[in-house]
Amino acid sequence: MAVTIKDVAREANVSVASVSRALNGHGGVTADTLERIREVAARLRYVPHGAARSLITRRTHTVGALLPDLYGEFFSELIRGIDLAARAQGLHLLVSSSHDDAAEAAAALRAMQGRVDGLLVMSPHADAAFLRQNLPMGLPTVLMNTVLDGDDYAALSVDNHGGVRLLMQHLIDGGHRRIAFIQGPPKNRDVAEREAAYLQQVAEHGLEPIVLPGDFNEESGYRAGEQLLAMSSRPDAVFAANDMMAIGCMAAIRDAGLRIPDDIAVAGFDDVPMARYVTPALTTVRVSIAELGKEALLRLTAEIEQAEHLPRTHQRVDAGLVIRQSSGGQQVHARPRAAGE
Amino acid sequence: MAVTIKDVAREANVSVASVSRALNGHGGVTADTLERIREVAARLRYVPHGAARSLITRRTHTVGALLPDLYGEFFSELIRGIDLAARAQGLHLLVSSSHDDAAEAAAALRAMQGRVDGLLVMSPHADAAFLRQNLPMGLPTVLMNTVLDGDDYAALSVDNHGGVRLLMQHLIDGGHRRIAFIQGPPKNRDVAEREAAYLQQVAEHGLEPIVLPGDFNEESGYRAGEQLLAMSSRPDAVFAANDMMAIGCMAAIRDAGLRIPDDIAVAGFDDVPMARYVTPALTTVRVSIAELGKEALLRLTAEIEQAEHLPRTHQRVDAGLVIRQSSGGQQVHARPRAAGE
DNA sequence: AGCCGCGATGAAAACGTTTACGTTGCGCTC
DNA sequence: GAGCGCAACGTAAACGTTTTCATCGCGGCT
Repeated sequence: MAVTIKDVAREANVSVASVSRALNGHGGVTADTLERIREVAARLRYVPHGAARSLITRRTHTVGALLPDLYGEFFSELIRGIDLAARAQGLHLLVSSSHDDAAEAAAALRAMQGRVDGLLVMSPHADAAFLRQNLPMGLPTVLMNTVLDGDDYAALSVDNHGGVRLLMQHLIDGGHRRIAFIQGPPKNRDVAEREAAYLQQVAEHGLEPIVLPGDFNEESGYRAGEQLLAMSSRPDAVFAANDMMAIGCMAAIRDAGLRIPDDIAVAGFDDVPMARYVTPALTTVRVSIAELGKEALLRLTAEIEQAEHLPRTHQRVDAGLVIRQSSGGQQVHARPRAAGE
Repeated sequence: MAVTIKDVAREANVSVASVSRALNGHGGVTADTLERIREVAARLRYVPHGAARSLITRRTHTVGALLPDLYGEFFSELIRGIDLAARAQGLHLLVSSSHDDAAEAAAALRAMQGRVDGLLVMSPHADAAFLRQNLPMGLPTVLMNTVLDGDDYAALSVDNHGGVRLLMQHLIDGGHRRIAFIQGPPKNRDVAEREAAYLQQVAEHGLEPIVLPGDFNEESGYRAGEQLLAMSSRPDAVFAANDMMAIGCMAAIRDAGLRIPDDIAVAGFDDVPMARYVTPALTTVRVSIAELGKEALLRLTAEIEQAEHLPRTHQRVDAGLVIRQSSGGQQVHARPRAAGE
């Protein structure tokens, strides 16, 4: 059995209250007894019981993160950004992921009750109704890249529209006219935004939209590439909804004996680390996932600190263009991303 | 204020005990009252308070993971493996990372007390003395890739020795004789094991050891490559202690106008996803990090289940050879790793 | 009819903390 | 030297559960 505050109190000949005061630095103990209590606590290796403490203080110093998955660089970066910011605030991180269906996500949500001070949510199941139903009321929550109708919760998401605009402008400036788009999984909000932005750009410049199906995996990019090569009037550029599909598409183009970017330019979205290592290096839209996580956590802690509810802002994190050779950008030697980036 | 079990009891005209019994399915309630309690609980959106519950049940259904960092594919995969296995066992995951010094790691360790049922530890600061000092006694703990003297804790680590042996054998079979080794960060246990295995293999085959410094980053691999090319009698193969350095080294060789693998063969260690996308694709040692995490968690839950301590086994997870073009392996089209892998 | 057993229920203790409040003892001041 | 204030410390309540134990009511047995 673990050693409790009572054991320390008995051993130091004081009450539990004094032990608590001493160890938490609340004052009200003489320097002499403080020293004695400290000594006993260290000797007994006393460590306060987190659950008991947070039961009375109503603070867990922990935030929960509800994610759809953990696979791939996106989530890796997201968690890292969240964790870094959380650590800076002295918070712990309780992750919950891979809930396949809404019921499982609901269970995960409910299990968070009493274990976290706030919640970061990114989930395909998380519409406003779902959250209202399953979220313990009064728990500060921030949504990441998640659709919301109504402004019940604060939300952050990446500026897909701005990113696509930059990229399309770059391709058009490069003289490309027949620009194809490879879609992602249908219910994905980011995909929908990117496609809408693509269509808008195409329309604004009087171009013809060419849309191919995809599912975010490399293979679907390869298949899309094959379809695209078989078209009667071949596109001279491809924009894939994410980098992995762009890489798959590049493989298809290369396998067909065509050159990138001379015959067809290729671009992606995300700037996964791999993008700069493929040949030719991939032009893409850079969205700092880690920063998204960090900003979300900062927003959450702000909400936790304030007793009063803050206005439910919907904040966007910027996306930037990263030009590499796959779209005819100048040759640059691949450089590792700095650790803090 | 959140709704508690008392609110449900009052609303349903029963005692809190009955609510607890009903909601936990302990029986001892008539079907009638059970239904009534369920209805009230749902209507009030009652969710039991985790801290309060685990205070009395002494179970948190959470495991903690103490990691040195979260950056890069290694930790991403590790966390994913742990999370997947944890979820299968109905456990949550509390991660704590990036503790720069021992004091911070100690604080993190102590903060886990009362919030987790067991601990997964991978930390450079975690020697046996450190753990004995800071770990709340009686908390089941499993070490991952962490040096231990004495057998106080169960441990898992990757079979660096076996992996290196396979790789060296492959290079030697390919006719390579002057095989250089690029080191990693000095205090890293994996690095030490890989280097020791390299030296042993070199000695066994009567070859000359060639060791260059490195720090696991791509840049250090590039520098090592430059050094290696400047040597009077050039090596005909390089084995880097991890993939990123191997990739950096390949860049240096390519920049010098030499061909891989014809002039110099290159191999790495880890099989990061990127390894199959670089050109030429990188021969490497595959260690399933996710599996390491999974096995560690399984071992931990076993320890949690058993009241009695299990024997402190030191378990190895296998490493396998992945032959690609950088060592003269046959050309294979890069295929995405299956999601479950 | 009285008793026994049993299933349903409630009262209360327990988990390990923090903290409001009460008590003690001491050194001042008048 | 009595009263007062204040610092140090202890007592006990509180947090929200689970669980043990006692109580109650009721049907079946002798």
